[in-house]
Amino acid sequence: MATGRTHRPATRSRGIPEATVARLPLYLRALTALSERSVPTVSSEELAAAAGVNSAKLRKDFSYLGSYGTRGVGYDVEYLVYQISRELGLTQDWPVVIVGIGNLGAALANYGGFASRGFRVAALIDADPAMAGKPVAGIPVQHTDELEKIIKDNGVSIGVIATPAGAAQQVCDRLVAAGVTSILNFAPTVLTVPDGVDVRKVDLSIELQILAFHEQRKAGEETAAGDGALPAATRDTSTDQGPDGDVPAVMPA
Amino acid sequence: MATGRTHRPATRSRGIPEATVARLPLYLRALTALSERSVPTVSSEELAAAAGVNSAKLRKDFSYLGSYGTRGVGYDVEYLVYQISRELGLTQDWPVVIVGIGNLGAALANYGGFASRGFRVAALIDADPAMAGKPVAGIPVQHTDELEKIIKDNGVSIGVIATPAGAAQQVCDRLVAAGVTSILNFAPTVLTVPDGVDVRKVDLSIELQILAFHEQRKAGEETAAGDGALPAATRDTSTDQGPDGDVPAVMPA
DNA sequence: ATGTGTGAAGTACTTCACAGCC
DNA sequence: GGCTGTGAAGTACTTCACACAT
Repeated sequence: MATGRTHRPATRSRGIPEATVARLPLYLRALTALSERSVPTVSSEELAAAAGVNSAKLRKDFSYLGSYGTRGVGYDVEYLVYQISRELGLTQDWPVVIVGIGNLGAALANYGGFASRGFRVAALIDADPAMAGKPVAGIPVQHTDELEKIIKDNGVSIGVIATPAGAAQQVCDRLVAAGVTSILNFAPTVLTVPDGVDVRKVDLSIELQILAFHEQRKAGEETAAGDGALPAATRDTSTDQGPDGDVPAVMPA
Repeated sequence: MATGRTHRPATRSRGIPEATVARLPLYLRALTALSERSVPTVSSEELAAAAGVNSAKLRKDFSYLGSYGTRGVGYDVEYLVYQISRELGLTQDWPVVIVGIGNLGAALANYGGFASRGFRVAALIDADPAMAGKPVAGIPVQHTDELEKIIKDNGVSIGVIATPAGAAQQVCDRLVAAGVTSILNFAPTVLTVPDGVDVRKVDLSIELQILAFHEQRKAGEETAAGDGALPAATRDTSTDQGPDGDVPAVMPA
């Protein structure tokens, strides 16, 4: 399809595979690092190594965005940074609210990786009246009563839930009712949301449990191994450091 | 228990798909909730709803573990909890260390979901001498100098890295050298580890970037939509709340 | 010469749909 | 009659391997 194509089909970049989308932030991070070191161009091989994936995958991923490389040369770092940022929607400003300012909420509020990628913490919200007014990461915490007003006044469409599990669904409902259409959920609960609202979740203990599973397997295999050390061949798990290659997470109803 | 099959093929449960493994913790959480409410049995349909996946997928997942259900009836909650726990290796105690006790490290130390699933925080480690001795979540923080000793004395095989990006690789190298073979990485860096060491990562800003991508799409589609509201049909993203269905994350070398 | 872009082949996961057991 | 367990079909993603642009 790619050949001549002077101006592409108007509906730019339809249907980028979800697995590719999940890796774009990874490439972006690697490219940003190169950019800071003033590296002008990279090959797919080099960039893939920096991002922890294999180069064929990376080239395929980029091919969904367009033909942004130069054969025999590689990719222009600055240009790619821009194209990926645009594709991810990071060239615009995304106000987000964080609900639940415990240790985790505070960690998120302090996390530098947001601001540098177009995310602006518009407000911190907590149900504890004692928290109200207290600044965290330089932002005063507001009470849950203000939630709807905050969302509307700031045009917030992305909400982060860092409350205890018991409060999460209720907070979620209020966020959605107020106009939020994307939710990042750190509470260990399955959230139910209407069509059209995206939910992604991060569960700290799930990740540990997956590690435990593999750890257990390793212990069991010690017996079978026999010879010195060629462990990678035994298990046929894929090679690269999983880019969190995740499924979309659109909750139906 | 299961039907006839008195002793299964010796190499019990070889080759459970990685996607299935990633969902087991999700089922376990839903089952634990049912168990607490003293529900004796569940159908695949009910359990699937509680876990946020579809029931065919759930039944297929369980079929990799064995035949633990009863046709016409469903699954025995307690029995399934036990079987999944065992499969995940949660019937044994896993001592873990958390390195980097900032907000995030503290949040992890305080997180109740660990203890209740067989993980025991054996130690908290930080490079800041001022932190040493200070208790976090009731556990005194120890200095990085002690790292190797702590790992060996406690037989730790799982390490959690919650340091700034700059320190992560070095911490990782020391953990691995001391005997850790599974690492959960919260630092926004690609870690390089020897064969046989598993790395899983959680990157807070990556999740937000993926949400931003979809959010941007929604905004763009408003124009094209025309009629009232059937947004789910337009995009063919999968239906369920992504169980973090992740790729393994074995880093080659 | 070198490294991208991509059809084609391979692999992994999901969903369907229904036989079989309770 | 209801619900599990699973082959078979379908879909999504990965990897190979090489034509082709620079």
